[in-house]
Amino acid sequence: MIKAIRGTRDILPPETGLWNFVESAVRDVFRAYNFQEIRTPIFESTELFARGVGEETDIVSKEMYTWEDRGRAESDKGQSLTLRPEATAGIVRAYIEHKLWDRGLNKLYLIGPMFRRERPQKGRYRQFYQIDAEVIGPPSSGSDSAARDAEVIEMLATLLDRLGITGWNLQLNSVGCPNDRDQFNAALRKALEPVVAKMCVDCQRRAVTNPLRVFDCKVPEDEPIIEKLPRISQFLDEPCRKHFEEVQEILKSVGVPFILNDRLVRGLDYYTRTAFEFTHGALGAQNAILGGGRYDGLSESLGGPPAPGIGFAIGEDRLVMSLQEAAESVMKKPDVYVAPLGAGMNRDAARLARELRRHDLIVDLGDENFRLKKSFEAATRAGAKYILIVGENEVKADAFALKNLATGAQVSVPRGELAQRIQETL
RNA sequence: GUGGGAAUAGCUCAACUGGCAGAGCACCGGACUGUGGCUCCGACGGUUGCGGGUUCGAUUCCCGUUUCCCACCCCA
Repeated sequence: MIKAIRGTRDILPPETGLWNFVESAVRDVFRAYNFQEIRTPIFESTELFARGVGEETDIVSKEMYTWEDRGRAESDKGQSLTLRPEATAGIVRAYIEHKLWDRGLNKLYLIGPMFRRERPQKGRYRQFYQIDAEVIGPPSSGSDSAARDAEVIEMLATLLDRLGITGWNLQLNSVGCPNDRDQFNAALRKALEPVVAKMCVDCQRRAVTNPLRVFDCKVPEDEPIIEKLPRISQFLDEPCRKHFEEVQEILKSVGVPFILNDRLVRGLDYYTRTAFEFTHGALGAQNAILGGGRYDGLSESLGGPPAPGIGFAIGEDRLVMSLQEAAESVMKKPDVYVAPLGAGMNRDAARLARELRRHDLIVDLGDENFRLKKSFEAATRAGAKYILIVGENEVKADAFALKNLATGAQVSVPRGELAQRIQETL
């Protein structure tokens, strides 16, 4: 048997109902903040991600699906392509390619699959889905304003509330500008030097490869040491500190609760200043439901003009996982099940179903070979509110037996009144 | 990429120390010819993830492999 490959999966009904529920809530909420949809290719030049996400990140160095695409002719050179591992780089590429700065401030969102070759586990797949949004534009459009950071974060709080996700946590930090981070890194290395030998093996490795990651350590014995390490907050320059304070002021003003966490570091190289993460307890080790931050230098590093931006990515798989509601409750059920009864009745049933569907009713249709009992069972299983019997007697009278499956009430309704009759009691 | 656990019918799970592979639910049919849910009866359903090995005999023990789960790493 041919099976879905490692780390990929089929999402089947009724679970797809939950996905649709999430996505339509997302579109509703984002619309209220004047975000518009963008769709970018699923594969891009490898170079885009190498430069955008950062050569040194895990994503680029070991998790990308990359292949050499062949040239069109013998003499033509192929090029290295990569399935997108995240959305921001592609969106910024499109921003540069289509000179979107002409439009001033761009508020864009994208929903779609991303690809990373990681070891799968719960809430982590090799093809996974992200809901991504970006605010990006020339500095003159106010794209670097703390107001945008706060707006984006507040929008996310609204979305989670709207979806009925309770118990989320917002963690907030500023990772400063690149200059701040260089100084901080240097200070961190210096501070680690005398104490690193006493720390866990993971931390000893991190101290060399990526000192920031020491803050992620979960070993209790290392905690006293980590407590005394310098923090990024001590290295923010004046503009960065001001910016971060304003983000916090606005969030307080609109009533979005947050927890300052100066250990929060994000895994992609391009992040600057505001960094945030929403977590949810029900997700196990993969508790990050969404993460985001500011990337003021990304456009330039991709060869574009200055275009400060802030964005986030929601892990849609994880978001769906943390929903309380069962898929059942958000699924749309048929309004009516049309049950043809007896030879030749398929034709009349099809005509009736067509009429009812044109009235925006959800209509399921049986088969004339079914015995009535079977039609009733099928209608009940589909969750239909009504069953409409199309038999010889009904066709002759041009009035049809309409039965409410919940109450058992049954009436004979003339053809012309059917749609209205079904609609008015929904 | 590293470490641990698991894999048996569509689903949830049994099967004693190595001895005929089972149950519930679901599905299909009947009781019941144009009126569902309940009940009863029946049928269907399996290369025990895959490949080797040990054995008279392997779902069971051993080795390999694949996938999932948990943790690490990292991230959404």
